[in-house]
Amino acid sequence: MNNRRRPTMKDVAKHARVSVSTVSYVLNDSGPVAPERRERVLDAVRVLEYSPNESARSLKRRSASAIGLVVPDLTNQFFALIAEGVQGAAIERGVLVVLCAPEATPLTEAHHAKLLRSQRLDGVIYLTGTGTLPTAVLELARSGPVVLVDEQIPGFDLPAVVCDSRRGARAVARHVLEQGHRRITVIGGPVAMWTAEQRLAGYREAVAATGADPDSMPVLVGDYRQDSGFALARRALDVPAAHRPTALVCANDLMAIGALEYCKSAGLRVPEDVSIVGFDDLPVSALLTPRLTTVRQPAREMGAEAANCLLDILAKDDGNPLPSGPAVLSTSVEIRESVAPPAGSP
Amino acid sequence: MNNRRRPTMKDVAKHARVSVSTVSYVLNDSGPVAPERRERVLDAVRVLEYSPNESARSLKRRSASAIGLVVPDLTNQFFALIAEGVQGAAIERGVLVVLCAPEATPLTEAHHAKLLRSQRLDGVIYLTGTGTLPTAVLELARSGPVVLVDEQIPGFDLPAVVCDSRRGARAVARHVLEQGHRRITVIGGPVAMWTAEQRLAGYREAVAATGADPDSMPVLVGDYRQDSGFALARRALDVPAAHRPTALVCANDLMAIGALEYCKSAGLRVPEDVSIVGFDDLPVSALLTPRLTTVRQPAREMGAEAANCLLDILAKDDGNPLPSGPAVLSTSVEIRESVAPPAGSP
DNA sequence: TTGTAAGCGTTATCAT
DNA sequence: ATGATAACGCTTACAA
Repeated sequence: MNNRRRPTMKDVAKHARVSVSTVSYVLNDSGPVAPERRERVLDAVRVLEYSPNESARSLKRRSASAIGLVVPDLTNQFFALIAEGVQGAAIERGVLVVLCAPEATPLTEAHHAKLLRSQRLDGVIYLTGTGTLPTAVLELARSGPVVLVDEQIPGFDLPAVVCDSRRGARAVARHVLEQGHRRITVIGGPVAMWTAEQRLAGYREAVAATGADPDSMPVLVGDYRQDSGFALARRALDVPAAHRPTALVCANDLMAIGALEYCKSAGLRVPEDVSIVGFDDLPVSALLTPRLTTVRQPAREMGAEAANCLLDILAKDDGNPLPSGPAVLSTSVEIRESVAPPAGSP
Repeated sequence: MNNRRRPTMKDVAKHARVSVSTVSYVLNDSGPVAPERRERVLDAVRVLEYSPNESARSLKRRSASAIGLVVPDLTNQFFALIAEGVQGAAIERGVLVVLCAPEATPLTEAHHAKLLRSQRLDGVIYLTGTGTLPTAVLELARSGPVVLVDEQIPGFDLPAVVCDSRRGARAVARHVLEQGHRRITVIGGPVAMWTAEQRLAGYREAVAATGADPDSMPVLVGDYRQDSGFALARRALDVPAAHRPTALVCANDLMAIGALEYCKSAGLRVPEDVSIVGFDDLPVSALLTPRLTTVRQPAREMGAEAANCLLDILAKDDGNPLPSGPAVLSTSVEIRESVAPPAGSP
């Protein structure tokens, strides 16, 4: 039914009885136009419901006005929040955000590199999430601007937006120690990941600050996923009560949730028998019973910051990343009811 | 540093000592090419890391190979799952998904209409979520193909992918009734929404099937958001115990979660004092204590289905929606521990 | 102030 | 089997 060809600038020009360049001048105000003719043009635009063909524009100006957002798992609210932040900031600047959720597609890095090279995407915002090989990311960065979120690749200064994980980790660990906990087990993230390393360092700093030896604190290595939290909680807690840690410090909320689940299934009470803390402050963490003590990361802001960072790079008279260090946003500890003094303390 | 112009087809042609048309023939195999020259071309492509400029392609073929995904709230896992489904199906067919998260941007409908008209988007997948005015959507649909997900606009047959909400609602209500509950209060969704209406109808059918009068079942109208679940649970439950409903049937999980929260805050035990059921089967619902009895909607599949539906419409030698009814996927009830017989039953 | 015309990088139609 | 060449719809010198 609706088979009318979409109007082009030529149509507008004809309707307004001016030349195409005049139309262009009006639309971008990139040239002088007599007020009366400008009106005619705007009228024609309205009447024909004209809006300029973006493919043609892109072709001309050699940029797609679109950026890619690579996110490993949208159902993870931390990522969803970042995505919203990215989207908001980008739309504000007239740039579209293309969703790239690898999921089960291993072809991704190459795929995105191609998207960059074919100028469908001007740049990419990359959330590595539960771990991508740094080499893949670096490879991708060869094809166009890439901004990392919540991750860094030491040695190569790709622009990145991160949180002060270390400070947050130190703070939350200090809190646990202040409650009197001494037998603490850490459930850490993948060793290859920068955030995991930072958080672990923070935990250890807090222990060191008490005069104790950080090496005496057991660290189990997880993968930031809920399942590994469950499995490692079992490993940590399924021992004689006398040796059992009184607190489990998890490097993210998902693993903390897994740990909580294990405790439930094993009949351990939280926080009476064991305290659990997380990291991220996912919205869901507030819904759990007991509520999780955790570290808040300003996810949405990180997304917005990343988008702006990328767009600035793109705006910079078509250039390369400015060699400034990563933008660092700060974290804050959210203390909730899942940390209590260890059993047997006064 | 990386200031080399991206290679064009011309460069490839020169490098391979053939004409541009030959290159094009090879790349799309749209013409006969001698095997030996084809090799030369492919080599050149590899060497130069050429990949065709998509803006130029789009311009030529008058399609963007991109669709929009309008989603009200990504942190809602139901939507996140749908988004993943859409993305997966689209990428499979070589189409990009542009994320459009209205958030606080009221300019959206007009904005998307423009994106369609300017051919940045070939079509749009629309999740109305917690309620958009049907008129806005219809207005949008004037500018290009639109597929609705989890919503329908009665009277206008926009293509849509929905679930059999009514059946699911009937089933879950039947389950509650079978447990012996008789004082049931419904916390429904926004009356303007099709899903809300369907679910309510399902609940009432189940009641009617027992021989009781559906009108005797109180219905409170919420907005599908957690807060309204909390507020309405208070309204339903903050009455003398003798009149208090023994079960709260919520039209979605978010409101059920809100209701659960209220119960906690009010010291009511779930499911001993009051049973709560939801609708959606969000991943988070499985983490709650007690776990929520709910109705599973195949969210990811719905997303994929919607994407395929839209892409089929677009493929149809550039046409209009086929006037078939909406695709209907089915729901299934997930029974979990938040439903128990009412207090005082044998 | 306005219009003409030359690209932007492809694809597709035509000769060769 | 191959190669000119004319669109596609827009921007932007350059002319008028």
